[in-house]
Amino acid sequence: MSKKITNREDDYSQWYLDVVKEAKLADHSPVRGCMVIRPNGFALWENMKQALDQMFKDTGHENAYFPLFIPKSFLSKEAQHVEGFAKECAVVTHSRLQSVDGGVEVDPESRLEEELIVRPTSETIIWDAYRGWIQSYRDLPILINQWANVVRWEMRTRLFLRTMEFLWQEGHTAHATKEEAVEETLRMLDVYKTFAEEYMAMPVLSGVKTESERFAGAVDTYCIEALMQDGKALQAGTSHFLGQNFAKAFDVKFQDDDGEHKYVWATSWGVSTRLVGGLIMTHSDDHGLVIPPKLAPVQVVIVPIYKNDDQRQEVLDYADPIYRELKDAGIAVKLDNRDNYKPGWKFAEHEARGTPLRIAVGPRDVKNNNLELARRDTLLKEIVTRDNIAGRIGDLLETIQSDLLQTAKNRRDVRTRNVDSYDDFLEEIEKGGFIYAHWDGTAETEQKIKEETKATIRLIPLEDSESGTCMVTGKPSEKRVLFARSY
RNA sequence: CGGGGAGUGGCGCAGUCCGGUAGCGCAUUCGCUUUGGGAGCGAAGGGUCGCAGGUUCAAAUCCUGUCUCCCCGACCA
Repeated sequence: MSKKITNREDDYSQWYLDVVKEAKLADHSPVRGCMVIRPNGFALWENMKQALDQMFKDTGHENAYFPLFIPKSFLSKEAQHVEGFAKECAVVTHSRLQSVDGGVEVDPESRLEEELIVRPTSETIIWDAYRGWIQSYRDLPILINQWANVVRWEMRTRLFLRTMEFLWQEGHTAHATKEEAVEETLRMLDVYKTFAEEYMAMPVLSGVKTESERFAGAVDTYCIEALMQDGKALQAGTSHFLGQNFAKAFDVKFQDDDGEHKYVWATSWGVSTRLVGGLIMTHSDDHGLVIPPKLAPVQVVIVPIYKNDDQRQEVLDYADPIYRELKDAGIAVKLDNRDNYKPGWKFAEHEARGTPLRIAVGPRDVKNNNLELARRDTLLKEIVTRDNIAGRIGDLLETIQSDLLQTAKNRRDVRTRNVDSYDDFLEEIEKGGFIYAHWDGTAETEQKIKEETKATIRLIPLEDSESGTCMVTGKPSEKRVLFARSY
């Protein structure tokens, strides 16, 4: 069984690709680094999107949409920002094609006066708009989110984890005070953490990035980091305190209640389709995808088992009310009554697709008023009575959801440890996982560690820990920081 | 962008060294038998061998270029 999926320990990269393929989440596109998100993958993203969107609205945000194209001149207004993105921008230079024997070519006459950049992120075009929207402190705060696609011309891509075009949301807020903006930055970081843990069942650590890992143009970049099954870290979301950098670059001022003209304070925050990659690598196994119930496009599949047409009818008559009962209870249930596949085939397929719970019903169950429940996460099967099935399934889905989080947490905690000497660090980092160690706070030391071990500082925790001395230089260190090799 | 590997029906592969009628398994369609963990038999359909040039009487096979994917590095969410 599961012949089509490479085992994780044999080849983790191939396993990941096999899972994406067998779960029909996405295909490679004819364009390098881009992907076709298939209905299965998109339904998963839509569920994530829906939950996040509600959380954004519950914290006072509104959705809006800004253009795909950004005038080239906008990107040069914030020096740090342009430095961060210049090397990975798609540039539109012409507006027309013309026919030429059997094909088309760019019409050289159509060169644009000002070239357009396909957004790698939207700070610049949004802050250009905000300038016109903000005059008084009464216009603040502005709390806007956008669901969009962005393009970053990446060298090396992987489905969902890093694609040249990806889908995401980007929040962009404007505030009258620094305190308020910092508060917003941390609020949204917390929203991400809550979403990752409660919906994705993916435990995350949160903290602040070092200067070298910071978003170009930000004063501080906060992040959530998850640990994948292969021991590598994945940055799953970021929230930036932008200070007044963009307000100054785009001249966005407001008149405060004291009559003074002041620059606006800003934040931005985002998560992307990369989360799908994180979800896959957090829960899935050698049989395929595992999706937590809260995000599963199909939560329960019912597979009928029969030997002939009479039995088929009998079993379907038994299964149908179960289907309706679950549906009425608000459970995303699917009755797989396809006659051209055998039950075993269906079992394997739904496992590859990550459906959290499978119900099998056959003549034996009809006779005994039973059904067989099989959990995708544990692969355990049990025979239960058909009575109160909706209540039982609802409870079980909740159990699966919390078990997945607990399992992922345990897996992470086992691979998270403190290390005090650089010799130990060199040895430990080879084993993967998270390592808390002391660091002297300098970019030089950080760079040295990165060059020698390929590990980076994933985050500086927000809460205090014991002080100590840097494992490399022996200089004083205020607290431990989190190291890992990462995606 | 540098190094390595690969691209042949929908999927996985053989054939390439040594040029000579494009094959196998799975999948698909039809029929019969089957159905509690990826069913069996029979028949049928489907490929200008990634793409573009070149060499040759003849190219999947040799040469040049190019695109895409995988692995390793540098860069990044």
